[in-house]
Amino acid sequence: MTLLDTPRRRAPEARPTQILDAAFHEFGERGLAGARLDDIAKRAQVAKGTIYLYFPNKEALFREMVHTTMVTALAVAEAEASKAGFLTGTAEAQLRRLGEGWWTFLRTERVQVLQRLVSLELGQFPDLMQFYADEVITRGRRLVSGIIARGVERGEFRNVDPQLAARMFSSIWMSHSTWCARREFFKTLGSDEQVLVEMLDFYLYALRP
Amino acid sequence: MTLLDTPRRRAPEARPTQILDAAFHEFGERGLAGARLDDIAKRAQVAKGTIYLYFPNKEALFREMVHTTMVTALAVAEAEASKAGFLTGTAEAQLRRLGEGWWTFLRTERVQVLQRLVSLELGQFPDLMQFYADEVITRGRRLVSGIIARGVERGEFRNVDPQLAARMFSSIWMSHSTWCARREFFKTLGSDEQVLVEMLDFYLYALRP
Amino acid sequence: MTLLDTPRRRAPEARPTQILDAAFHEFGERGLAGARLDDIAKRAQVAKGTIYLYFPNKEALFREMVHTTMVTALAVAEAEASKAGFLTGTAEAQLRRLGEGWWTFLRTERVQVLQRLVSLELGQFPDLMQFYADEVITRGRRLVSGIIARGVERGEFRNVDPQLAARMFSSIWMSHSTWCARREFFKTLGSDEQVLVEMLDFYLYALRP
Amino acid sequence: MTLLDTPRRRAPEARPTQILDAAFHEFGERGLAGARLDDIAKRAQVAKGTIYLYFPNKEALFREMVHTTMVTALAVAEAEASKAGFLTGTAEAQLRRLGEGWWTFLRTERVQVLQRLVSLELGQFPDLMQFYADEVITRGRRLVSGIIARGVERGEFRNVDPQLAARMFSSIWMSHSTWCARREFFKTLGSDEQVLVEMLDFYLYALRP
DNA sequence: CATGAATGAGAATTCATTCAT
DNA sequence: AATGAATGAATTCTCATTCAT
Repeated sequence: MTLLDTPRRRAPEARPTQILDAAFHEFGERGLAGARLDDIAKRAQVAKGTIYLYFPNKEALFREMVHTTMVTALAVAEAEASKAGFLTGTAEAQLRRLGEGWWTFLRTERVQVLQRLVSLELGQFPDLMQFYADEVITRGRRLVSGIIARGVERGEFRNVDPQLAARMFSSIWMSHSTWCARREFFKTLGSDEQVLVEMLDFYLYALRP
Repeated sequence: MTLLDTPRRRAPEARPTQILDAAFHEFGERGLAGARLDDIAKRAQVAKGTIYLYFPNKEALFREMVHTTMVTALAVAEAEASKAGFLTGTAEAQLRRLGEGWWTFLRTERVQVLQRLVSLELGQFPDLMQFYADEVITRGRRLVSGIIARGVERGEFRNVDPQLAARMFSSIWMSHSTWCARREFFKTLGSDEQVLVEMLDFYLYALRP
Repeated sequence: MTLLDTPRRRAPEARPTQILDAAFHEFGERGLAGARLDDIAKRAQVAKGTIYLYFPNKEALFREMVHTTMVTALAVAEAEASKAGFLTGTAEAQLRRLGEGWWTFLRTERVQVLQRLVSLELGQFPDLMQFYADEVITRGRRLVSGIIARGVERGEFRNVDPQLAARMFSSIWMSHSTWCARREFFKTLGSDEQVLVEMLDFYLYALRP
Repeated sequence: MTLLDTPRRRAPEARPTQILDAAFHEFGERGLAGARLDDIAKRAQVAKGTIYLYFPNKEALFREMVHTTMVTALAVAEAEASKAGFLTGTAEAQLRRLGEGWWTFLRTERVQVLQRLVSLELGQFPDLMQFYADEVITRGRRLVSGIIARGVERGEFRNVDPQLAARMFSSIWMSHSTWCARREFFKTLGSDEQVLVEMLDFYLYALRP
């Protein structure tokens, strides 16, 4: 019904959304096995049995939650990207704007949790993993590589493989976002804004002709 | 039959290691909550009760396993680093050698598993998280920043903050190692060797004066 | 089939009582460590897990059971005492009536079991022990000492310390009740009624002026 | 080999005695099911396996321990009784001496523990229970009833059934001994010596012609 | 004889799932 | 549709007993 409906999901009325939201938090905190339906129900302000009205079992709820989260994240990313209006100005300016957008996006709780779940739990769900790899990671990189290709064409950047450069870009951004999310353990990091500037400067230097 | 490997008393002092090893695999695969003591026992070729002779409970076993794994990884890393003999040759040569060492190290199962556990499970164990941040991540970076500082001094590299550059280095290496470990989902990646070369070239370019 | 006694939801508020009742029997028979939750559940006609809906663990169930049993016993004792209408007639008549009431009360399964549990298991639960000492033993004696004080005042009894006499009273009654409960081992005992008469006669003789 | 050997027991060399001693404490504290062989071994300063060299299993150890304790208690009681030289002096004097002896005896840890075990655990061991009833309780009473019979004959005491009077005697002494052993819960009790005097006076008054 | 590490059956506890209301 | 008490299979944990040394 809504924009984001994919065949595998029911129409997200209020109740399911509430539950998926709670599931997102609990699974994000403790993983698939560690989260308790009881806690999810409590957080969703719903009786335990109600969950089973919408999802056949815990695993399905987990899958659905991950999928929904990915889809939502994707929509946000696309919005962010187009909002960046990346077809105007120099490639460098575009890249700076996109880097900023990514930075906001990656530090989002949604993405952070996704990151964690992907790393440990998604081994058991290859289809979700593939979806993540294709739709989130790879697609995300396309935006970057597009800009870089244009920069290379225009002679703004040195002659790098745009795919490769985009991969380098995302490696730097992703790692830093997780570190910043756990800032309490990495005391040497500057503020999120400083980190962004550092990444941009370092990265753009590597693209200079 | 002879004197080895009778059901009881196989190698008395090896027991904890045996168990920790099995724990590493099971926890690494399914996380703290998802792993079953039963499976750990089976893998360690030990009775369920035996585990409790050495660890008071599941959580303690998990903690100990993570800690031990980190310590071992650390030792390996240090050995690798010194083996690289990084005080000879140009800074670039040293960095290349170290980058190669890191690459081997990071693609190790031990480190990959650690990575996953850190990301999802270590939220509940801040002390382990801190230990990881300090001893593994931060300490590892010191090796890199040392070389870079020397390169900067010698005029081989541009005038970057070595700390910062080391952070960039590890962000690239770490992300790529996880992607390569899940190569089946990232079809566009070249071989591990190619990826290493790509990273080295890209990174060194960003340091050229 | 009709509206009663379907497997689930039998009498929602009765559950704790049902369980405590079963616990009383099992713990009373085999003690805290010896009783099995499984058997308690079976006797309560409840699934094992149901117990944990009402009590956090075995020990808590035990404590609660002991406490409840004591409180119930107390209520019964008070009722018995007031029913004896001990403010009418001679002190001797009152004492005879009360002695009879106590005799009935003490030979009750509830009290017998309590006795046993107190003696062996309550060393580990000083608060319950104290409760028993204060509320059951000491309070019980007050009833007796009141009557005796009145008997002394009226010159019916010799000049004894009522507290002390009440203590003697309860020592005789309590011991005999346990012996009668194990009559098979004490073949020389007469019937419960004879024993009562013997106690009353002996005791009252000791109070004659 | 020793005096107390009954057919069912092995000769008590040092080791078994050590173990029985430890068993006495642990079983006395936590009962048959609650005590752990591990703790018994530790207390006996013996390896866990060693226990099985002398006793086929936990239950047998328990039985043996109870039996031994009873036999020992009995021997002590007899000694105490004959030491009281109860065939000289008035019956009252003898009774006072015996009452004193019993008082000492009953407040012994050995007897206190026995008391507790009898009440809860000995339901499962009818033979031990019978042994206790016959040899400890009933036999003990014989000493008292003998003196009373003599007192009655001599006109010192009123014409009571000596058996019955002995039963009253033991009921008073036994109850008070357990209360005094848990003195912390019965704050109104005087010192052990006072309690003894109170019991003697009360009891002898009941025997006055 | 003595040891104590190892065992595994058995008991306590948890929690996903069901179902009467 | 929604509830949440009840279930029982699955899991953790305990401890009497064994046995290689």
